[in-house]
Amino acid sequence: MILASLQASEWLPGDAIPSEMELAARYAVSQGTVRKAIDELAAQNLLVRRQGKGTFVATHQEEDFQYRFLRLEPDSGHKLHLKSHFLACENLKSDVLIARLLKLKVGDCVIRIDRVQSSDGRPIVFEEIWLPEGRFKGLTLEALNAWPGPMYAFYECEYATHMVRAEEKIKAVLANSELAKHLQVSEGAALLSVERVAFTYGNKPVEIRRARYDTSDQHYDNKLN
Amino acid sequence: MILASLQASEWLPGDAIPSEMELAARYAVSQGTVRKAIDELAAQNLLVRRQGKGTFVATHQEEDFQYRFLRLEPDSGHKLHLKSHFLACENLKSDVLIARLLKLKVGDCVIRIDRVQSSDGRPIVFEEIWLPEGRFKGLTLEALNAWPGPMYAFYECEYATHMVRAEEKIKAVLANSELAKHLQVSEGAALLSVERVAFTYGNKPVEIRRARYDTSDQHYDNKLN
DNA sequence: CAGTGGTCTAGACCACTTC
DNA sequence: AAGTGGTCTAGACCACTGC
Repeated sequence: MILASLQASEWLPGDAIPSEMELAARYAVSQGTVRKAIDELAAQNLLVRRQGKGTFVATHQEEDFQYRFLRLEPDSGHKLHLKSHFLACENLKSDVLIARLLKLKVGDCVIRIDRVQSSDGRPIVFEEIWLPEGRFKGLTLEALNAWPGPMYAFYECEYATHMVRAEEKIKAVLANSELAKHLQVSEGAALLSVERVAFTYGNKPVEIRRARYDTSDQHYDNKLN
Repeated sequence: MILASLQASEWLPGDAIPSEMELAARYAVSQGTVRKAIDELAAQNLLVRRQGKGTFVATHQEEDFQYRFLRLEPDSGHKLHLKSHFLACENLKSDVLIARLLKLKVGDCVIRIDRVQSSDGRPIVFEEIWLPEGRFKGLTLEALNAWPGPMYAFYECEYATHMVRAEEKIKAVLANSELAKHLQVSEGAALLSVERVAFTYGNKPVEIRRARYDTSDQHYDNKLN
């Protein structure tokens, strides 16, 4: 029931949800039961508990959630700071592949965005992004380039779309001439290909992203449990 | 306290631990407290709950835990079935890099293993593995090639070493002549490099693994939450 | 000091497994 | 039927936050 309220935007990202006692009264269960439910949602990063303050809806606008889905880090171990530069933002008709991943019909309108991310002026990431036009109406290149923070915070603020999880398929590929140009590497250099599908509440896919990382001085970091 | 017992091998992988009531009596706490502790360890995949049966120490010998740390899967979506072929197993002195990762002293004895894993006779993975000689005394190439299952099950059965988690750093690299030969790809092909440190109880690193995957027909699959 | 989440208790009843 | 984990309750007390 809490999840349904989140999905229905009854509480927005960053908001505090009602206290455990209030929820217990509302659903006519005990505090312990509410607690367990919240624990599970917090374990999935949908809620954030803060002792003494309350329980909050997770948001990509928060410091600690800012680059939650970015696994790239410098080999040196320092923190990566990337600067975005958007190259293109255009509307087009969805092909079979994108339609299937976004659960649209072939020919439905989608928005396609290109961007490069750089660290210290050196390009590290080239991305192609597909969004369903229905949910992201009126998105422009200017708006994207004017936005200072992470993209998922932009989606939240401008399009009330909060990403809850993502799936990535990773491969090694060779740079073609276009990628070589964007990432300032030689043709035939090895690049990391990361194809991501990102989901909002209710397992709804709302973003496809194909990224190419230059991993000469950084790596994709993964923890296995 | 339960974690300490696991670390001390009081209960071995695959064993049932005492029931919640027994543990409650042993530690002089209530069943609910034991339950919460077990829940946390189960969330970390250290224990496995089975309703009606009991709670068990996780083991890589179990079906579902067999390839817990292998994220590679065919693009087709089917299940990958890999066959191991060990090429080498030799003792040598640890260099600076390996010593640091395994928390040994430079010059301490380590075991270095090479293997190739194939799917349908086609080589997919080439791995170099380093183990601390102290914990894996007497390991031979013959023993490795005679073992039918996954390596982490081998470590458990033969060396009482259970892996609980791992960290991987992933890059894209180009095949040199040696890799090209082992993986039957051309020199200069793009390969996925996966460098793993695997840990037993108590955050103790006990295996370094540098793998190269041919990702032409398979990919590294990752879920982000 | 009031309100929040964090931990713990003792006990009820349910669902699944085994004999 | 006995024993296991699974869910839930009602209430106690603690730790942290903000006024």
